[in-house]
Amino acid sequence: MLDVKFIRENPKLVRARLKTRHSPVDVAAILELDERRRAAITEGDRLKNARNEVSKKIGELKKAGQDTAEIQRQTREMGEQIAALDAQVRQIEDEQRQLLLSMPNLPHESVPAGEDAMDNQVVREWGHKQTFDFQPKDHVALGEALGLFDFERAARISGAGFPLLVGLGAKLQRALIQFMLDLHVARHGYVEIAPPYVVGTAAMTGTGQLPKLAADMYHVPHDDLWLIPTGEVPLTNLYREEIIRAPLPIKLVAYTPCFRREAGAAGQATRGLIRVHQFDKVELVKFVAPETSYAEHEALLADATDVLERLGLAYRVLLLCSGDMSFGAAKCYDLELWAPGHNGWLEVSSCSNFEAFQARRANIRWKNPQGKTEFVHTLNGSGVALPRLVVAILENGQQADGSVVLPEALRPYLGGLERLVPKT
RNA sequence: GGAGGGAUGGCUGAGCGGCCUAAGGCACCCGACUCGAAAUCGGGCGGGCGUUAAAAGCGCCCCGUGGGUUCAAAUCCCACUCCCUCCGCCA
Repeated sequence: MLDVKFIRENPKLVRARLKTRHSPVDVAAILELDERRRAAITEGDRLKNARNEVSKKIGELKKAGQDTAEIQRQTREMGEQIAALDAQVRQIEDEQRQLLLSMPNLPHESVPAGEDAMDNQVVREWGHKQTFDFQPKDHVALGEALGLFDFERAARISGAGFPLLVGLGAKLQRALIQFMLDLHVARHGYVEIAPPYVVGTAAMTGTGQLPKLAADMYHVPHDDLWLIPTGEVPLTNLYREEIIRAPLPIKLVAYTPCFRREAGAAGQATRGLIRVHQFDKVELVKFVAPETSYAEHEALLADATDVLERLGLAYRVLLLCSGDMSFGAAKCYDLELWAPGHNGWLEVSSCSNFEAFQARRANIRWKNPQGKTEFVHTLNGSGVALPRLVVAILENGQQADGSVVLPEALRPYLGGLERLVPKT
């Protein structure tokens, strides 16, 4: 959510920056409402002040034993006017808040203007793409031969698009989770959190999933709760409605499952693990001082890429253009792994700086060194998402005989196992 | 699921229609004392909105949330939410 005051003072800038995003925003309507809001508040405050004065006098007169019936009648009328104005203010504020909640964040000046994914910039590539002297298989073929998944039975249980890992497939995923958590805690200084996976409407609104993305999420109507689409939601909401007293930055990491309806994704490449309704993820979230947020953003990116480098997987970093960024982001990098079986790149992480966008919605503040209360900046990034990481490990490590050589860094988490071998 | 108790400022805790512009204590900040510190003493110490170019100042609002009664509500009434204790069920 943007600051109305900022919009009021910089309407041209806001219009220009938002033009490069895909949300049509009626800046004029917001400003007009703001005008009316402030007029009603000023008038209401004036009346309230008058009433307070009179009420005080009534108390004094009564104590002196005088008759106050007439003056009370007049004050009563004043009270009705005040109530009407208050109702008007509330209604205007509701309307204004709705508009503001559906307004995306302003892109940072370092973000290229652009329409869609075609306009994203490749910032850098790391590692070399694996080559083979045989025709590489995709993860579905590899996983089936190795007995790692069972999509058919998963569909019988939950319908299409839910993963089911078996044996070493399940263990491989668990090893990766542990490897990533250990890395972020021990080397990168994050505090590990095990949060709720189901959250209330206020939490979803705080991080910006609601109201816009309601149709993309699983909802439990009986309790009015939502299944989290990302660990970002419970982690960022950890400090909702708080003035943080602990020193910044605060760095949190959590493993969580994520649930997404993928309502609009039909027809896309949906085979196997690449796009599923439920997946696991290790998520990084930071609460930082505003002046440091772009430096912290780069550090966050480095924490995420460290995972990939330690696993020896080729990746590239994309700087998203204004039109391809998620709703709340001011700046965002995507990390993509090379997947030779698909002969393409797979997104495994988004590292975003939200500036004060989420903090303002969720009311997360701190006291800066000058003693002033202000909104923090929030950042988050996947560190990283699991299914596609598994895909990349399988496809990159595959051998001519159908076995898969595992990354060295992972072996301690698999009891020293060096490769996965097809069942005979 | 059943029964009871509670929600006041960063924490603790008084207040139960107008003197609440919310006492006292703790924590924190500044100053004095001190070679320095502790102790002690003095002062400061919530948030939001409006007004303003901005600040100061001034005004309005906030005692879990939302309504109501009243000239006037932390205080009275209603509803809701959350927390705690006990019982039941249960990983």
